[in-house]
Amino acid sequence: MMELTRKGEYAIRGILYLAQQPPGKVSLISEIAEATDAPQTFLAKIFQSFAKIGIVSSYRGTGGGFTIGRSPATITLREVVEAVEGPIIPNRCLVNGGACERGEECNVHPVWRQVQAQVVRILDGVTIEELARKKR
Amino acid sequence: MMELTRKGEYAIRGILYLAQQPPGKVSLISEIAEATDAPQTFLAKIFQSFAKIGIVSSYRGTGGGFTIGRSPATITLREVVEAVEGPIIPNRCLVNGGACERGEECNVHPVWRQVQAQVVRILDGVTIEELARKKR
DNA sequence: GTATAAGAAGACTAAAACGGTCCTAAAGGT
DNA sequence: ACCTTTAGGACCGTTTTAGTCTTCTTATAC
Repeated sequence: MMELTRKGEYAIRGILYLAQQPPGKVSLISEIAEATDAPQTFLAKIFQSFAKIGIVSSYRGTGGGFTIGRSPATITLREVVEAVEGPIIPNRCLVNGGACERGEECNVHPVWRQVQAQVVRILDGVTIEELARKKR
Repeated sequence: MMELTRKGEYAIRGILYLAQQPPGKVSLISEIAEATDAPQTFLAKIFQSFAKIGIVSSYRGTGGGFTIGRSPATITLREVVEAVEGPIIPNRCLVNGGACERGEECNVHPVWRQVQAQVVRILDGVTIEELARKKR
């Protein structure tokens, strides 16, 4: 239960690699894929999601590639994970504002809401800058 | 991300139903399935898992069925969820004691360990008795 | 302006997980 | 014996995961 998918792992490794490059350096997707040991075309999709929400910038054509889109200190782990895996929702019923038909089940809802809040809190508290810094 | 499956939902509804029955009453799986609006054969599997870890008792033959196996106050939501969904593991690498090959990734591990700890803490803190009591 | 070097976008695919069903066996009651 | 009820395993369709492949579009270099 609650497993991070491969996509999520590649996403984190990919953006950490970008965050660790010298400022201004443009990285090819092929380079990132090799460095992070991720399938290139799959990683390309992930970076498209990143580009869409602006946490990476993309440049096409010769000399193109990717750079980090914002300061790593402003990018949270939650943003990265949610960019590729969607919002953190432990129970489907939380989608429609926690309203659900079954009485018995709804007793459990506050618990899931609590779980969600805690996970979000933790992931929001970790920045890419921190993660990229610690090691090396 | 982090969604509870149908199996998990049926599991919770099913054991809550049992916990709400008068002491000593034996419930048929068909009865529980109807009451909780779950597919009977599927719910039967779930209750097999429950019986295996002793949170419900099963009796075969005429007059058989299921009863709660321990006092609802001693059964935690975590036990119920883990019985059918397996252990709560947000990142695969936590399986082998948190040891993993990739350096970059391992910075992230403490975060997942924290997530795991918080979720476990919350689910361990909720008993079936509490959930069964609140409503009705 | 044409070749070339990238990323963007969507169709497609294999394998696994989810969400069950079905059938046979085993155990207990009458 | 026969019926009732759970136990266990085989099976099966659908969805999600984890990718690949092909075709654009954009940008640079010559």
